[in-house]
Amino acid sequence: MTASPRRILIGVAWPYANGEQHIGHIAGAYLPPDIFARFQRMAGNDVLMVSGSDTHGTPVTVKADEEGVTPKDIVERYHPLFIESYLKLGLTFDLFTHTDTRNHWDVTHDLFLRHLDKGYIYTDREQQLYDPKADRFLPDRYVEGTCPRCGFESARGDQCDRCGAIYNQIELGNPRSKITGNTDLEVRETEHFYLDLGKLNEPLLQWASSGKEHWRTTVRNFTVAQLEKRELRGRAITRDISWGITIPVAGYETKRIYVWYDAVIGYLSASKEWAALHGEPEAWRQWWDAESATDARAYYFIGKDNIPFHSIIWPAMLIGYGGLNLPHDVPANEYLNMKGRKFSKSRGTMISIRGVLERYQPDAWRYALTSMAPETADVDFTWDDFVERVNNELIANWGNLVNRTLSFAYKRFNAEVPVGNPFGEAEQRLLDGIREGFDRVGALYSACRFKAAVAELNRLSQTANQFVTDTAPFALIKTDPEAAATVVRAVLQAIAWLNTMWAPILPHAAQSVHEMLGFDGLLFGRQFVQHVDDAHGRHLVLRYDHAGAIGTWQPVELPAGQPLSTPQALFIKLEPGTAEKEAAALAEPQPAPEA
RNA sequence: GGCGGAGUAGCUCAGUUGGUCAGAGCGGAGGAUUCAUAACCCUCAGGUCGGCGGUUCAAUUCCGCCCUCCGCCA
Repeated sequence: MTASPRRILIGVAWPYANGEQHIGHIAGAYLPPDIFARFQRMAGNDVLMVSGSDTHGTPVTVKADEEGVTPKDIVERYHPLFIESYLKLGLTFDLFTHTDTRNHWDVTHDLFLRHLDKGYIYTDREQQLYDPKADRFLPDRYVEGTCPRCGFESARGDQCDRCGAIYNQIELGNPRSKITGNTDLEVRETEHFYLDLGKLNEPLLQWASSGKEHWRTTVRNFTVAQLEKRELRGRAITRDISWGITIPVAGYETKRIYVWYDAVIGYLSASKEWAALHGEPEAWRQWWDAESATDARAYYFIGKDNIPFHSIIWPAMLIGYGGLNLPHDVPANEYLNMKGRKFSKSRGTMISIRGVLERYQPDAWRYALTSMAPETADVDFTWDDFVERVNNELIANWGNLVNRTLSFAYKRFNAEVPVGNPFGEAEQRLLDGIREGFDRVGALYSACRFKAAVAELNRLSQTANQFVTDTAPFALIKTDPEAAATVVRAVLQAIAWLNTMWAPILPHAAQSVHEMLGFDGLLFGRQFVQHVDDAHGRHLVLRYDHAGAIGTWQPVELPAGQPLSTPQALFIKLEPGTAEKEAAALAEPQPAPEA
């Protein structure tokens, strides 16, 4: 369906390495890009999907302080857990790395110096609270005091949790350090670097104002509205902290680059790391170089809280740097919640992806989380909903079609694709309808409309189920075996095509069906984990090797007479009471967070 | 407070130029059937399309105001 291979860069939000990911994270930003990547690869395009753990986020530091360990300890605890989950769920990152690598530091320094050199970074001074006891400046998360508006006494450094007021930390009444408890704080002047977003407002607006019709309305309208106000201002990109990337300018040894500046750079640095690991250090240019990679497209899959960073700030940084491709699309999702609020360990509504993958099939989650994906609005997750979608939709429709047809063919037609007569009108009508799916479903995948793709696939699968019921080969075989054989061959052919179309969402089941139909080879490549050493130390990465994958987005002919493999159920039906059991387990008091 | 998004049958959602747009899947009710993981197939949904006004021959779909939820910013 595609004329020539196109380069598709897929950037996936960088998770803070300060805790486990829940199914809301997966539904929102991690599963959709994998479905997209698998589809694009099948369509013959060259995909580079990258992400990694964000090691420098404030939440990592906070977590480390709470436990009295180093931020690095926290990173080394959670980063491997992310990889473990992605491996099980089948997320085919070409590279999932993290930001505490020599490569990432180098790339970040490169951008910083280029921005500085081109006048997009300037320095300025500001007043900030200083704790003499700790001998350090206090970031907002480390200060509390009295809200200057409502008088709430436990107001945070930058915002009041009671009245929602936002202010500067030096406006707090009776400020105290959350590190030492010290209330004898000083206001000191500190110098920082700022990214001059104001200078980039016009070029950004020009970019965002045209050719963005395919963007989701929330992303497009939000972005354009922000830019049309022409109020972008300088934004500090350094902090008085010790955990983070150093500033590549002499005289600022006690400061670090603030996380929001370096995290998005991960898309570029990870691409470069991938290229190096791949043995072609310059290969990243095929997706990034604005001059040579003119047909390349960059997609960024994120949650809605991340929109401004990907539709404004990162593009600004890219424009400021020059010569690199800007985002083609930012298909941001809303949130998958529980009981109207975010998943929360303390509220007993934490459902970690790692936990559920120990109890249920990955494809069950891939199906459920796609069909309930929060593409246009927040969605509430319930265990009842999960069980119903898996049992009554996935298994009842697609799973049952495969099972009833393959087991019938296996038992009654000598375990091979029966020959029968040439297809009649009914068979042709069925197959014509299924074949159209390659265009219809393909268009939906291309447009990142995965929920709609599921609906269309269910509809197509149902037409095949209807066909089986209407033609009743199980009855026909008693009176007209040849006619029954014809019907079964047609349905098996339909299954082969449908399987191809389901594959991006259900890769594990797809491989099974592929083999049960008697085909050889792997539809997709393989994931693997490795340790990488650099001047910064050693880090764990998740990779994907597409070599040898034979899955293609086209209706492949199923040869009559092809031997079938022993059919087996694709999906494990969830037992009655599953939802109740899980809901009850959640309601239990949660054990203390693991140390 | 400003900006953006969302508010459609019990649940999850489609509805892209205003007039067969009041729909699908699941749940529920009835029927048929037995090849299939009690699955599949057929029939049944009278929901003020968040609320109130306005434009129009006609609005879920256009405009204004209001309410609720979410995100970003202040």
